[in-house]
Amino acid sequence: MRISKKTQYGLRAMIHIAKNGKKSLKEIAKAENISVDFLEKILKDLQSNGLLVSKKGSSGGYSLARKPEKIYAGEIVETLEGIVPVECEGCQMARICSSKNIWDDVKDSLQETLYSKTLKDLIK
Amino acid sequence: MRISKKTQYGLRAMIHIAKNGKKSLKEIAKAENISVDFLEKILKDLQSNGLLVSKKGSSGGYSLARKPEKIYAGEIVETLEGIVPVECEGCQMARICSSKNIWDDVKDSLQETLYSKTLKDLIK
DNA sequence: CTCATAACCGACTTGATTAGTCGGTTTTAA
DNA sequence: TTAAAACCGACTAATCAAGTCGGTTATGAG
Repeated sequence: MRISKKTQYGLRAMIHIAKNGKKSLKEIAKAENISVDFLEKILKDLQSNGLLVSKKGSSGGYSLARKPEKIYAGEIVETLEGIVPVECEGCQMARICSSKNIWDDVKDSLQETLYSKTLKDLIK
Repeated sequence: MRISKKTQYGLRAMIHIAKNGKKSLKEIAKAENISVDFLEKILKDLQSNGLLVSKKGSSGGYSLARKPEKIYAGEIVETLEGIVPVECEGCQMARICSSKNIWDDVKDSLQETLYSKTLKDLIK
């Protein structure tokens, strides 16, 4: 049960942009001490999943696709690594499986926690 | 955010023993359709962490170290893969980090969910 | 117009972790 | 005494996480 660096970096980058407005990849990478090349892929993911908008060329950069109070931590985690802890689809035993319940509970509580916080909550 | 096969198998094995009493490795592996060799290591882990007791020789096998109502799902997960989602120890920024809070929340809700269910709850 | 800047894109590498295998040893009770 | 069972350590294959690299495309400032 651990959160990948990718997700950790992604959240930090989103928070950085929420706090400072439009920023370039380089600026974010430097401020947050993250590898530029790695962060690039992360920001691309966030962009193609509708959490960031990007602008090419000089004076370009990344900015939030929505207001901070409309972006949920859960969306970031879901984009960068997913929240489903156990894949029961396809398992024949799923109907009668005694352990399925608890994995469903874990998923629910994870969702609950991650969707109860927006970027606005986090930058305070 | 996913639960390893090791943990999934471990929980299923614990449930199997809770339902059926003392069982041998082979019996559990067959009933739960898990590789014998892999399950062996899992049961060893559960034994050395005080969740199972084992008996060698003929008519040996594994049984619960405590009553099912005294064994928490969280103990099983903690033994087989750990619950801490993000390691902030050693990070210089931890004091002022805006994202630390949410990872703490995730950890708390995970603990809450996993320690609110005992094996007894699960076998019903 | 052009050029520096910045995002886009795909392929590749490296190391760690997961999931599993295998061969042999020790203990126990029927 | 012997079959059944747990114990033990080393090994392997596949997958994934994390990071690197080289080049392409778009854009606005000068």
